Amino acid sequence: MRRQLEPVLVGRTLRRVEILDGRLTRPHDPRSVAAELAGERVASVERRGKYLVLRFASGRALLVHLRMTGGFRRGEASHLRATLRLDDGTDVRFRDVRRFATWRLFEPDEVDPYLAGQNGPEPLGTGFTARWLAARLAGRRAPVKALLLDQRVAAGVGNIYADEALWYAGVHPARAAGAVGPGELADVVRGVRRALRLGIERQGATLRDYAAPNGERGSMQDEFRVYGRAGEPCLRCGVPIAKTRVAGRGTCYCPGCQR
DNA sequence: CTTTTTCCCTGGACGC
DNA sequence: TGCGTCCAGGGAAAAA
Repeated sequence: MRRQLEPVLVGRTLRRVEILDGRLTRPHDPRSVAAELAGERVASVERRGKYLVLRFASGRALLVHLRMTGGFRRGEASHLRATLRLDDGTDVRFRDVRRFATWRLFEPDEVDPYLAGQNGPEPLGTGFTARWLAARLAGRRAPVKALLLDQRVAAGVGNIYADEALWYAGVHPARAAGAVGPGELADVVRGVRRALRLGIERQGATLRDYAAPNGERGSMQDEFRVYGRAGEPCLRCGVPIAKTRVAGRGTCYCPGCQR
């Protein structure tokens, strides 16, 4: 989404911002956020963990969190929650079926400290290593999957990618985090990277109606090894994929080859 | 302190 | 067909 938004938004000035869903800017007043955004010129479109970061020439930044069903679209959209009207006449629409998404406007000196506090290392960057995981997981009795879902441990990893990553690594999602050995942690690092790289390559998974800003659907769902495959044979060992609940989330894994 | 549970929200799937 | 219930999941908040 960031990659498609970048050429559309960078260099453009927000002429008018319309926020239709008052929950979007919680806890702030949607009218004042819309008024503050109008006139801002987009300097860059970045991503940090699960946050989309629209940085403005003023130094301010809008942090957009899509949660489950949020997304930008060019062209018409159902479940419309906000519209950005640009100085070149185009409209960029924001839709969100379940209304979990958030928009929050930050002052110049506040945005980076906030992002740093919310997010650990980027899994596709250099800071996400077996050594880092070992430090963060040491002594923890919570399931390893729960730690992978902690954004301060691995920025951007969500439920589906955690399951996929642990399948690649051959590690059982309910294992006590502190009991996962150093060799396995290296496998987990590789698994997380592999799952996320594949997801980006395939432009995400379209489970219901997710689409990129240009309307194209993702194809990551065709690459799932465990997610949504409960009862089907494991692609590595043939044992039926199991589904359970770990860290409060639906969790798919292979009882045969994830230990 | 760590870990687990609840809640927010909508709509699709499913049972009766 | 219509209604009730469950499930999906990110993360804040509350509970344990």
